[in-house]
Amino acid sequence: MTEERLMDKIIEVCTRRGFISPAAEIYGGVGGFYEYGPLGTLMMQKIIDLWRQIFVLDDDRVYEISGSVLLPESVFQASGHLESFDDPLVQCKNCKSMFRADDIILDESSIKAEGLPLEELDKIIADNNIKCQKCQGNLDKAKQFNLMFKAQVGSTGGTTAYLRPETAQNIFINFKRLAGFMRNKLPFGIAQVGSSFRNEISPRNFLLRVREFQQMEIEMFYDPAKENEHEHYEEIRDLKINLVTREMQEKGWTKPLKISIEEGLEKKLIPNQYMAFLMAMETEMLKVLGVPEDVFWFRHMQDHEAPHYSAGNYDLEADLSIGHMEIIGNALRTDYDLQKHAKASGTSYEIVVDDKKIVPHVAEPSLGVGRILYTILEKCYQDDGRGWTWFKFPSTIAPLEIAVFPLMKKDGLAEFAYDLHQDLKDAGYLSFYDVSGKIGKRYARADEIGIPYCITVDYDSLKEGSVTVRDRDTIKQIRVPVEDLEVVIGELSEGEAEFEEFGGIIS
RNA sequence: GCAUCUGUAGUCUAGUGGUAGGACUGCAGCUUCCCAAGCUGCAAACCCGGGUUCGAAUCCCGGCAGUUGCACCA
Repeated sequence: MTEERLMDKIIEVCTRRGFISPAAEIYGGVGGFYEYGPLGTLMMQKIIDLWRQIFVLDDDRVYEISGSVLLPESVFQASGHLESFDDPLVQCKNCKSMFRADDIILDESSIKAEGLPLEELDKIIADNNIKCQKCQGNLDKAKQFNLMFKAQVGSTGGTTAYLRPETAQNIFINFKRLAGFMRNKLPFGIAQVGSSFRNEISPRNFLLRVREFQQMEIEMFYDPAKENEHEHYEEIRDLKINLVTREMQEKGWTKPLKISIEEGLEKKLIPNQYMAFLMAMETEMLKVLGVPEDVFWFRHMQDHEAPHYSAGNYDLEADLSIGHMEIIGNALRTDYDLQKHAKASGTSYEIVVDDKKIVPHVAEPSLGVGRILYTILEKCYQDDGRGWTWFKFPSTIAPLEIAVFPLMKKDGLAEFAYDLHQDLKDAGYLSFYDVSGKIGKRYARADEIGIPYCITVDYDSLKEGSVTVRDRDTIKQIRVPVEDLEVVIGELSEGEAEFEEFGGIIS
């Protein structure tokens, strides 16, 4: 008997309990598209809120925008996406295997064919008698496979547009206005959350490889001459991060290097303070979200792995049940995009710094909300013989924070509990009220979706005005006066107090 | 995309060429009980489209979706 995969168990709970389900399910579904249900949406909002707090609201020099999802072809012509997201593929007529045309040409004839038009690729293949690498069969004509979704704008289809493959381009094409808003003073950052689309050849692994996904991106613009004058450097210099250097990758690594930001910069393992800042903040963010520090690291990507616009990528990878997975991409985009758009559009993207005109450089953290959410789900999933599975979500990410139950329906317990539930909602908690079934079943239901605290109203509540609070992680209970409840739950949720501090454990 | 295996209520599953049973979940009621699975009742399914056949959920073909392997992958 084969052990059921962790991912399958998580998919099962997610679909059954209203986290995430396949899109257009009743019509058979579409590969690579998922829809977030009530609980999934609450979690997604919490991830976005935390990111916004850390990366945007806490920094006076960062503002958030919301750009258009559909953009004209000219944008992607300039950005390089049309070229580098548009791979020429050839198929073997015999065994139907697919190859990238330029790759197979390079392999078989050492001719560098990247970026050549289809006819030329066909000609090189014919001239050099290149055959299928698997079965030596004849190759069909090269075809374009575009990773971008194409659309026609206008009733007569006059303008070709594409769904954005990353949110970043909105920021680059609005740079002049945004720089004006920031009064043309560096450094500054522009953030954006939203959907991006990539027509992946084979979407797989649930939320990890999809065709529509939410990204949280920031373009941090700075003067490259001042790349080590980050405003908040002092606050992060002593923080430690996990790093996998290129040297480690060549030698074969088993454990990432744990290193302080300061040491990483001194040893030139981290390129500059702007990248260091991103690494530090992302590490903190994931820890708050319930992902243990020892299951993720930053890997300095090899040259050939980095995107076309990047002069160096330090991607955050997590150790998941299916293997190592990129969760966050951190790119040094230099002035690549601004230069491209300035040139293509004829707009000046220069900013005056110390009486010199420069085009700023960019450090970009690109966070995939779905991938982060899946990582949290996997790392919080518990199957420890309790009789049911549960999620050990911290309150910061738990879709619902409190459940309120009357021990029984009668004798006014239900009314008491319902009023308490309303009060907690008014106080800002995501509270859930449930009367149906036995109390044990309700605890199990709450555990399964990771509600941290269950409050039960019993007969003593009516007499003394106190309730029991059950801790999901330990199944222990304490008795708390109703008037203290908001404070107690608040301190517990913030991790400011231990459970036992508020009263004796009830057996 | 290629190959492979797979597709029965919300979930897990039984099943035969004559249109489906079970368990759990859910809902209502009983019970009044502090860790799901006490009792009664109800609701709920053969992925879609063709074909073969008197008749198909069962056989065949195609599609869709998923698994695994390969390829691809910001």
